[in-house]
Amino acid sequence: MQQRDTRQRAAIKRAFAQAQRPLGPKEVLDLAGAEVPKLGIATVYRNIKSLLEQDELQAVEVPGGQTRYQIPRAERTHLFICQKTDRVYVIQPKLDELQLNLPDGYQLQEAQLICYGLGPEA
Amino acid sequence: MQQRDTRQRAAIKRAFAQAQRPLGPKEVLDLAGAEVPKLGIATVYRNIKSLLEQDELQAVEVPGGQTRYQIPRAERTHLFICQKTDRVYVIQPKLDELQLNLPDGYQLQEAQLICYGLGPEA
DNA sequence: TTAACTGCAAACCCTTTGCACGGTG
DNA sequence: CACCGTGCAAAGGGTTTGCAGTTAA
Repeated sequence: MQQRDTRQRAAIKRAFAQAQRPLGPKEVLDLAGAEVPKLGIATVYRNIKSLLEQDELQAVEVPGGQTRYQIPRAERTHLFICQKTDRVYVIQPKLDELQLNLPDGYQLQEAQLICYGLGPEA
Repeated sequence: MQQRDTRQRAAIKRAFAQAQRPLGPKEVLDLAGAEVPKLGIATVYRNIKSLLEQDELQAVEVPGGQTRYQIPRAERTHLFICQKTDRVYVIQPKLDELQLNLPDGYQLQEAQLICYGLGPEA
């Protein structure tokens, strides 16, 4: 599945490369759309999908919000969600000696911390 | 805004009272629908909404999934999500000495832990 | 009786898909 | 020139709303 190098795809990749945080489809449309005027939301979704399949992007799921996407990170992504702007940021808490107290019958695979408050762009 | 005591509303409240975990609208429809055969999904949504407004229910937002609802809890709700059944459970980890390492410019309001693995009903 | 509630279907929002046109290689 | 990718519009899934009929009080 070869990929063609279109203006749209380039602008979308640039948006992710320049953003310092995970982006939702609409945010991508706004950022990339500034460079490619008639960019359609369907194109954004299709490019995100193909970038995901090629591991050039990674999904970042958010409680009660649309899925965001980012350039892949090795470690699990812990989040800080701005309650004012709704923007999502990645943080790196120390979860090492976390006491989970899971009841019997629960088998842990992984844990993620989600923080809420005001972010740097609030 | 007085509330009438309908079979539908009673069955929906019963579903939440009996469930040991947060429920999504479809789960409520299945549980309450067993008692009230022609129960419609719109009725479930409307009752959830009015129960939320009366603080008889609380929303539980989940990453990349539909919002679940539960009878309100005083403490912040930390979650365990079963990767097999998609069911959501409430857990009570010790987050006391958690080191957040938030960068400057971030103002923390609250933190929530979300665990993934296999739950008791998997 | 009568106003609130329900069920059905249509409306909405976000995401995906179909199709004809346009642009890359 | 052959196709893939794009834009537009329609189709899908989950949630909300409009409306006429039903039911609690």
